Amino acid sequence: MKEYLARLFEQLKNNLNYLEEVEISFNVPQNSVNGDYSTNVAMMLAKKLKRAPREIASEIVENLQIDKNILEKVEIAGAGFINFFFTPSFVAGITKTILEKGESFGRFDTYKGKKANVEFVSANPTGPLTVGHGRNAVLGDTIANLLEWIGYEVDREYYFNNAGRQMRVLGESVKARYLQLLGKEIDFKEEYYQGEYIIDIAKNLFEKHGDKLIDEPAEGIFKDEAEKEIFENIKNTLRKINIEFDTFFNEKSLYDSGKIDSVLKIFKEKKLSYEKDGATWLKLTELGQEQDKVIIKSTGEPTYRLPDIAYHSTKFERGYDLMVDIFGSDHMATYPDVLAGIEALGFDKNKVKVIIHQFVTIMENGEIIKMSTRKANFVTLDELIDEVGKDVVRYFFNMRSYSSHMNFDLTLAKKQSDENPVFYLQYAHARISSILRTVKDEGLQSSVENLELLNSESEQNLLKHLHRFPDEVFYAAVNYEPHKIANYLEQLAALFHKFYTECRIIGSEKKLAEARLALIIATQTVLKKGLSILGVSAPERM
RNA sequence: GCGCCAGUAGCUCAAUCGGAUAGAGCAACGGCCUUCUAAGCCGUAGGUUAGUGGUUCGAGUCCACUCUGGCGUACCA
Repeated sequence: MKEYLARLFEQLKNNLNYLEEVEISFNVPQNSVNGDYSTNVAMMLAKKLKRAPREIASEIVENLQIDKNILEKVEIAGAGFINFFFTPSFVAGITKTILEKGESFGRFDTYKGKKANVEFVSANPTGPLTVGHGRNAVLGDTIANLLEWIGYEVDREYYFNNAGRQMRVLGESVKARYLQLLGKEIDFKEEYYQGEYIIDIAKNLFEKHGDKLIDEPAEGIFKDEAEKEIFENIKNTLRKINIEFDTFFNEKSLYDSGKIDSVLKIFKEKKLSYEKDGATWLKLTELGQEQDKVIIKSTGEPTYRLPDIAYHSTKFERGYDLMVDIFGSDHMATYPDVLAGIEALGFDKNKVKVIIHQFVTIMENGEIIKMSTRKANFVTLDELIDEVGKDVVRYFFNMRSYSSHMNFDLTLAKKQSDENPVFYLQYAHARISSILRTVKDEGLQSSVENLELLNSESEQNLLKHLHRFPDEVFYAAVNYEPHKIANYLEQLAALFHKFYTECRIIGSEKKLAEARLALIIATQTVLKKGLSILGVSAPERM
């Protein structure tokens, strides 16, 4: 429909030159009395042309070469909107398009041949993933799905650091627990990781090695074993919600490959770094930032900035056209420095898109739980998945805009998981499957021969909404907004349920039944594909 | 103090980058199953979009200030 309108206006530009002046866009009005699509060009032009918007609108409408079989009427309304109403038979024809395109309906090859990298989760292996990581994980994976839908070849990447202070403390924590198991009196310091899982790791070590490890350094087998077990645990958790990474990128490799040194050298050559108080500083003030920052501490250890910059430069060198970083809002302050560093190295920082999502607040029994991995008062993602299931988790994190804070009432989620809107969507899908099963026994088959019979209000509304699916996918993808898909699907399910209540298939006149069957097959296709973008399953029965 | 994100129905959140009468779900109340799945449908009620000004044909959306909450503001990551 939109394409038709766009073509219509393209022709019109020959007659009305002033249309070249503005970008013509078509929107779906909130209220259907204002048409299927609407444009505000007349109002946009009013100021430039110094003419009344309604006058411009009527001039445009008079000059449109309208095909009466496609457009039923064109109206001028309100302050100067031009509203378009399509004919029911044209709308019904959409079914055919969807069935013909099938699985590829809604897919684009706009970015075919382009490579994208989506980096997400990237939690260091110091403990199990929390519910907070869950939002990051689901958001990242779904954005990756969306990018694939518009043609990108996507790599999912997990960046981690298994060196440094955090990991040292982790090793010490495990060793302390191990010594406690051997009956030693140990001061279990406050800075240690307090979680139960540390004890489990220590127990495993004890079972395998007895007391032989008593003189081993904390940074040796204790740290290594902890890292291994925790990483296994993290991967298992992610697998449960269908997330698989293509690459696990170890920060350490940046040192081994000499990447850190070479970046450092470039900064020195470009005179963007200097020594002060025994540390090496990066001249961020020359790169448009507020203040200079330390990249190598006086101890000789780099801060996170240097490896992060080096890491991102490898992404450019690996040939990505688009790099998406998914961070929680606690990383807010880090990325401008990194982007400035990248730019200083001569890379185009516009190819990096940073998505900062807001935090998840967990409520349990009316109380807010403050999360900290070290203090171990977190709720693990694993527990949540076991409690409410994969689909609920994926849907829940996908249904809200990433920029809004999220409240998760655990008590409610556990008790009332039936109320989750995800079931509403899945139910629509299962209902269609059920009809198809029943119809099969009756020997009825779908047909696109008499689609014009789909002219009732609920059929037409369903059809129009189905038609918007590709637009929604594209919009959601280029804006990195998975929640648009969730909203779209909820509306689609609502329109289907309404159709289901008002229009019967079995018992209807044969031609009508056949056309309606085609319609619900198209609906099911879109539901299924939409759910697959979100990573939610589409059950045949419920 | 400064920076970023937010503040919308009792609760959780939408609102197609400034569009028309601000919408869903949950919770509340009232209807609809001898016919394809009632995890559904229909209806009622619920709002000065935190506040005050401004910009214009038009503001929940943009600007300024104020209030409230979250996250930052490291030689932690």
